[in-house]
Order: sequence, then structure tokens, then C-alpha cells
Amino acid sequence: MIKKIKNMNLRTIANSGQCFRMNEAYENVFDILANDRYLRVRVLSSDTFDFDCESYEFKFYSNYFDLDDNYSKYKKVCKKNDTFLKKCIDFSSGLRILNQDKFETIISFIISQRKSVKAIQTSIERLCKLSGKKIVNKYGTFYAFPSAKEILKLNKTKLLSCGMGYRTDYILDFCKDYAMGKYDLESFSKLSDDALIEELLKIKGVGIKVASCVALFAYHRMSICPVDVWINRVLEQKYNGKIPDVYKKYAGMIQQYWFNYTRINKLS
DNA sequence: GCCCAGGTGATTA
DNA sequence: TAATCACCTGGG
Repeated sequence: MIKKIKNMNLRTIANSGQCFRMNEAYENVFDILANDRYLRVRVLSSDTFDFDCESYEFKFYSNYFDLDDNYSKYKKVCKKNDTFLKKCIDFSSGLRILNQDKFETIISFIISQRKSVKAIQTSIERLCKLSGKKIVNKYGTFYAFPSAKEILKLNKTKLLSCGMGYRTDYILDFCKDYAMGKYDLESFSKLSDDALIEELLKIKGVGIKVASCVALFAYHRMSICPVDVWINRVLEQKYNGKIPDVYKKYAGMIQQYWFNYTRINKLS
């Protein structure tokens, strides 16, 4: 089905480091794995997309791509004299914050610590191939992100073969607890930002950076700003070490603009 | 072959 | 509370 959508650039989103299973199969054609679904999207023009799915499925993707939100409001937050942020926003036109699956996001970002984006993708793909449900369609063979129970069916040696290294025990512990019902991830949606972070930090292997990523990318807390080495450099070199007050309301979104720009262009 | 990667938990003072 | 350190392993 053909859809007109403003402010959405799939290539920018796929490379933004917020998700790890969105792949440009060939120019302007994307394979998108989310939850237990596969979607093929063709980009026909900057604001026209062909989603290969039925309208009842599109409801899911409308939420996934956050289509009800108008992203021009985030760009307007930029201070007039902040030429650096303006440059980042212009560079990252079409960047959106996805609404990703909570379990998948937690596992993915536990894996992400001290890994490059490329290495994270490799590791997650191996995990999906080993334990996720097989999805076969006219575009190829793909693998859904596994459930906790599916991950637990793997022995430790197999999990280690996904290249997770010391994170393997974190994953196993979390999956065991989650499968036993220790964490009601849906109910966390009701919590305040601070309480949500506090709950996420109880998971072993989840520190403040990963908790912030989960809060932003799976709970859509737009004011939570994950601070990593890149953002630290930005804050120190451009903003005297702290986030300007006017940016705090949408700090998560602003952070994505900074991150997306600096990771590719370095600081300049 | 070397160095670092979108960090975290444990230990120490 | 803050500083220091080890940690698996794949990419550049």
C-alpha cells in the first residue's frame, strides 16, 4: 500500500543506531524486522513509500514508525544561535524515534555495550538465526527476534557463539527472570521517567546508558537522553558539559540528532 | 597484529 | 560518592 509520509528517511533511521534489524537490501528498498514481523518497504520518493502489507498490519507499523507524531516540532526547539545543532538536524532530516518492542530493545542494548554498531548487528543476527522463528516469503528467508523462552532453549555454548562474550550471562539471567514473570515490561509504561529508569537498572547488565536507550527507544520517553562517549564529546566541546535547559523536554530526540551527525562526521 | 567499540559491575578508598 | 579496572570479541 502506498503512503505519503513527511519527515521519514528510512536510511537515516536504519543507520541511527536505535535499531539493528533494518537493512537496505538494495537502493531504496528496505527489509525491516520488528517483533516477530517482516516488512518490505520501497521508497518511491522522499515522502512516498510502498509498504508491502495489508491495512490491518499497517496499524502496527504506524505505531512502530511513530507516524502520528509531527517531527517538525522537534526541529523548532533548536536555538537560533546553535549552528551546531542546526547542522545536525539538517543532516539528519527524516530521523524518527521508533516504538520498538520492549524485550527486544533490552536484549539488543545489553548486547550493544562496548561494541560497534556493525558488531551489534552481527551478534543480533546470529542470535535470531539460532533461536528466532523462521520467516520465509517471496523476498527471502528471515528470522524473527526470539522470545525469552526461545533464547533459553539455547545452551550457553551456542549463545556464546553469537559473539556476546561476557554479556551472555546478563542475557541468560534476564531471560530466566523475564520468563518467570519477574518483569512486567508492559506495566512499566505507567511509570514516571525516573521510576522507569530505576526499574530497568535492576536488570543485571543494564546500566544508565542502556536503561536510557530502552526508555527512549521502547518506551518513547522523549526527554530521556542516553549519554555515551559521542554525546559526552558533544556536550563537553559544544555545550560546556551539560544539556541546555531549553533542550531538556526533548533531550532524547536532540541526542539522536547529535549522535547521528557526530558518529558519521565526527565533531566539526 | 593492534586498538577500540553508543558500558557495566565489582572493588577500593 | 568517586575513581579504577577487568571483561568477550568483532571490526577498522
